[in-house]
Amino acid sequence: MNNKHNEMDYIIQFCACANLRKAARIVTQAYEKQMQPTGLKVTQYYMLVNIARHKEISISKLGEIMLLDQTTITRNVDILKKSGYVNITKDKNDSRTKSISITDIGLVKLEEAAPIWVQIQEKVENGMGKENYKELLETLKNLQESIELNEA
Amino acid sequence: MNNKHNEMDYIIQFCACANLRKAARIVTQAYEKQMQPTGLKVTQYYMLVNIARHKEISISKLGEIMLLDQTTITRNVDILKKSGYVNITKDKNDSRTKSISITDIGLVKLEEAAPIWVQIQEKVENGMGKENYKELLETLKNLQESIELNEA
DNA sequence: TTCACTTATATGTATATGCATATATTGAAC
DNA sequence: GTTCAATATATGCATATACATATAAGTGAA
Repeated sequence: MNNKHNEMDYIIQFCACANLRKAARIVTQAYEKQMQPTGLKVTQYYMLVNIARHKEISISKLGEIMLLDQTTITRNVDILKKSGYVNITKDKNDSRTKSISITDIGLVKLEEAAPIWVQIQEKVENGMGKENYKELLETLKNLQESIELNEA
Repeated sequence: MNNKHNEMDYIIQFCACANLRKAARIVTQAYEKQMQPTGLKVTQYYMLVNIARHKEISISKLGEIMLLDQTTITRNVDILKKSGYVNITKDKNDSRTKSISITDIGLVKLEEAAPIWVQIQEKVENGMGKENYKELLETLKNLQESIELNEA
């Protein structure tokens, strides 16, 4: 009986998936709290930055660089469009393709949100130590690569 | 102009929230793929383990230990109930409280899923190195604590 | 005992996310 | 040029998640 408990405790404590998801939840909520005055969710902010970075980008390209499913991009971009932060137009050469670009309103929003992002990012990095944070990013990258390798 | 690009590249590369969410997505998909034959999502499996570990537990307690909102627990437990993996009964002493417990079917499912969880967990740990994995868990815990501290 | 306060759960609403699949369009082979 | 495979996007469906709020039930003070 106690054996079962030990097994379960082990899973509860060590599950890589659960631990990462939990960390993501907690950090997301911290960002969300700060970003709230802007009306942007942190995921939306991040997607908007990615869009702005590319001036014009298609749904599928955006999915590739953000590592998100195309259908997720389609829907999340729609939300940004509803708020007026992005334009969606048909590509001139290929009418299947949508061209996503940031609007002026979107740019203003980005400017508004940037210092807030810096604030919370600083808090997180300082909270755990900048050196540790660098290592964390490195570790996450390795993790990702090792999984991709495994899938291939 | 290039300045803007640098700013954006910095955010894209270093955002703690985005990086953690991305890692969580990738790892989740790796687990999901393996767990698929069981019909359990990894989140459901993890919640089921938590329920099994406690024999009888309320919605809110489960939320506390899993660091999930009570409303999320309510809904996710409902899904487990639909599959017949858990019982939901009224507490005898306090009729507000629900008592969640695992069913026999749920236990069988757990047994079925456990070795698969071990497999994928091993793959992930070995992929990045067991030592690195321990450090990652430690880091995530520190991150969580530093955020909680900050909120308080 | 009753009323106010607290606690436990549920519901409405919204976003994030992915898989399976449908639809539209392009491009290449014939 | 017509047909077929590949590509780009959208939609249906399901889960995960949280916040605001509603509802129900216990609890303590007046």
